[in-house]
Amino acid sequence: MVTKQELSGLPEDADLRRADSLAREIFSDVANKWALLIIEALGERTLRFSELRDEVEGVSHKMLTQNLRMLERNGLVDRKVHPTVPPKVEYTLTEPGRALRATVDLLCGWTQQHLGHIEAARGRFDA
Amino acid sequence: MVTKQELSGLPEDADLRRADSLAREIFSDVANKWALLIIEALGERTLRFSELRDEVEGVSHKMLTQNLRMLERNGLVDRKVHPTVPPKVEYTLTEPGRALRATVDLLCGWTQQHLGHIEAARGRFDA
DNA sequence: CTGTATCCCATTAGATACTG
DNA sequence: CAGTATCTAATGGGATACAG
Repeated sequence: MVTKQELSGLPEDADLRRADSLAREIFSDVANKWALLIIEALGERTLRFSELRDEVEGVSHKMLTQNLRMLERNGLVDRKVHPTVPPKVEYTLTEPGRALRATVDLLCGWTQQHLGHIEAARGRFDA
Repeated sequence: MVTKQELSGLPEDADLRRADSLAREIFSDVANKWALLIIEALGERTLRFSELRDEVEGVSHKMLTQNLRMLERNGLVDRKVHPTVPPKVEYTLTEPGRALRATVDLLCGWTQQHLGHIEAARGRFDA
């Protein structure tokens, strides 16, 4: 088999680095509080903008739109605009979004499971 | 069975809310780029401060100490100081830390798996 | 209702310097 | 080597106002 490397005469490192920096970018996008809470709130449901705002406690109008745009851009949520008046916009997790949600669920589970341990550790540390 | 609620005459909601806000706090601590990258870098190994700084690409001295303190406070990493000169400090994941790492691994796996899909989605969105 | 833009304050994070 | 402190630039994020 003829590899890309043999054809180009250059090492494949450039590709690997590109993939790496992309992965880093995605990781930064996704590993943030609001993004994860939004994904968790969506779950299997379809929610409107205002419903999401109510559902994700403490999120501001601005952070919600900002993160929704980011999630949409990365293809993790689907944004469906109903051309009515007043407007109605619905958000749903895409397949990759749902896959991500599965891991977020685990993170939430982990948090619940270790609440006690962590609270105790904090008490010790703060002393 | 006699519940806490019957004894106190107050609803248990207060307890639930406390646990909830604690969970939120932990979630915010943990759902951040550097914390997750540090946990991932540690893995099963024990690393020194300087080794971690090399391992976690792009992390600054300051962010590393800050996040390590936070992780230590939450009982997710163990900090072992060797009273030598020059000093030598080693960091290791605790049991809860390793459990968390398992979920971080999944997140990393998810990222790798969906790199292509996400890159494509971005291309479409940016157009 | 949803979304964009602006103003503005709070927080974050890098760089640098200094200590044990 | 590891850690703290300080200064500063950049970013984050809330409040508000306005448009479609």
